Amino acid sequence: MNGLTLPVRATDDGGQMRDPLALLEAAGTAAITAAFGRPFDPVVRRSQREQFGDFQINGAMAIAKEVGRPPREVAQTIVDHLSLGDAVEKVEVAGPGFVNVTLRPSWLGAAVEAAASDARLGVAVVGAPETVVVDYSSPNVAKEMHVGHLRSTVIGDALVRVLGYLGHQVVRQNHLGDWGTQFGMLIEHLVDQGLDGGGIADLNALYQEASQRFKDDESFAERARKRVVALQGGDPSTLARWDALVAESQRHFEMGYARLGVTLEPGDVRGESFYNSLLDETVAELESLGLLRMDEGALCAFPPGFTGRDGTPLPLIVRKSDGGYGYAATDLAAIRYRVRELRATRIAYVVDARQGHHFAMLFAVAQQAGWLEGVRAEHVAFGTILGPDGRPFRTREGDTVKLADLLSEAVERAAAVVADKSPELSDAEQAAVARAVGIGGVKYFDLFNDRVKDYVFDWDRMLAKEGNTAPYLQYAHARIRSMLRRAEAEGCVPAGPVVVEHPAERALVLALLGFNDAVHTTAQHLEPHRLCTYVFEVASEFTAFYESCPVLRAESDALRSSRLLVAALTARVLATGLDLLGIETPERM
RNA sequence: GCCCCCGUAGCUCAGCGGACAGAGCAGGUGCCUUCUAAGCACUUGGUCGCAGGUUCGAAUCCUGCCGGGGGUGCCA
Repeated sequence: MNGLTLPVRATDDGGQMRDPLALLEAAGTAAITAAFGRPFDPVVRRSQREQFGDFQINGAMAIAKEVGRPPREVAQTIVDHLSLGDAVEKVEVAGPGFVNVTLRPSWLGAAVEAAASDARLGVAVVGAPETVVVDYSSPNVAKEMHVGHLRSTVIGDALVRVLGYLGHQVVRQNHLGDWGTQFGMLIEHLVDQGLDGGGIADLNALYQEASQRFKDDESFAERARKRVVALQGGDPSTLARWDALVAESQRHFEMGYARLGVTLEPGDVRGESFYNSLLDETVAELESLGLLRMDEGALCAFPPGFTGRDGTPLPLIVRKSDGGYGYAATDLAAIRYRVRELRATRIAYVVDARQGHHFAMLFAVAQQAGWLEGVRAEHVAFGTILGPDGRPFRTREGDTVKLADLLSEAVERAAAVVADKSPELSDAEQAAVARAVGIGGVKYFDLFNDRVKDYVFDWDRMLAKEGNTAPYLQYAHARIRSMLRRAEAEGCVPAGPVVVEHPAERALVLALLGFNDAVHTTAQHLEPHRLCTYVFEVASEFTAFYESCPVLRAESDALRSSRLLVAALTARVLATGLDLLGIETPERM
């Protein structure tokens, strides 16, 4: 165990720490440093069993080995040096050298009050904000968005929200596929049809027709190739159609983003074409660094450690043998631009896991070029959405599923549930709830598992009222809101001091105080499922609390005020947590 | 061939160096004159793919194997 690598957990500087984990880590580290003259990771964890208290400090066993003393003695030494004031009720050494910590109810209550009076709900802003470029969504021009774009868009947007909430400067980058040889056939086809590229109802049809003709009609294919040259050469009428095509596609994307509730805006678009003017200088720089050489007619980089089928070095092809630049050149120009112009200190590529190899090579070359000094470039990989047959998700006819159709079906299915469960709501409100539940269901289902894994698309599960789903979470939130409205009508006001007595009350409070940690670890790992797990825990603990702890009918006014405050904080944590995931929380449902 | 990812309860998955492995779904048993039952409580269910190794301690780290998926020079 390396004692020098300490967990970096941001804490607010607003006085008393409200996150028990952060508090214990700070106190644990201080105690260890004081006792042993150097810091070790105190290894603070939530206790899995009630008998072991609320938290445990597990570092003693590892430290014992380092300092050559018995583990229980080390544990006791840590306990002796712990300075936690009135935060703890009981600290004891147990087993081979565990330190079990039970927090004092009064401290927990005060911490909840502090979180409730904080606009950030106890979530600290990072001490050292980074400039984080997040590359996500990135659909292709002249194609409608389909399921293949769902994951990047949804995961990327959740990450962007989380990072922004923590005070990082986030730069969204929608790396549109707006350039490449396919535009030759598309534009040539437009010309043949007498179209200028605007107002196209069915982009997919356009693409399919063009692509069909390209395959079947050699003279068309020849003209398409010439059209590519014209486009690259900046021919005005060709460029005008290309522009129109891009603008038309963007209109479609904007509609999709609006329906999905995604924060991407037109200004975030920096498509492949944006880098055209930077390709020459990017490649020239790599050449001057001696990183490129000709191989089989192509200009390549050979980052160390990558070998192909036959064991020979594997190239990253920067310039193709036909003289044109490939996607690697664009990606290299983009990484350079993001570091130099956007001043990124962290770059996250929310892209399909299947491109892992490409990104590994890309980062390796960028590293060799010296572009990643002090910059973390990460491939935020995600798995494939599968159909019931275990193959990539498609329609019964074998076509890709259009995102617009998928979202429509989600809302329709949700609407049926709403009509069944909440007939008392107005039509307009039912429709709004159906949208929130349907879209939220799709998004949450995409977020709640470890992103690198594939998952099987399943309508029934993502819209299920029970279990770890968006509807369950939204419902939990809505019932709290309902209760709070009633409290207000009855003139009851949430107020401290917060009583932490009942086991369910205590469990809920501990969950609420974990918000800071949940958001920070999500940002560190760029894994939204961690936040999902957290939000579900809060909702579960709340419903348990709700069953066993009367709020409005609490046995005393003081208890009622206290529980109202806990409930109000719960609603805000749920709403904020879900909002960070990009999911709406209706007031009633 | 080589590289990457995955293999945990019937199903879908958390956990990824710490005390007897957790949750949801499905199954079983209860709970609506009481704050929204789109809910809750209790319960059945596991050689953590297999075999070695490191460690006081391994589902978690290392090695090898088995099974599944993906990638592997001019598409992105």
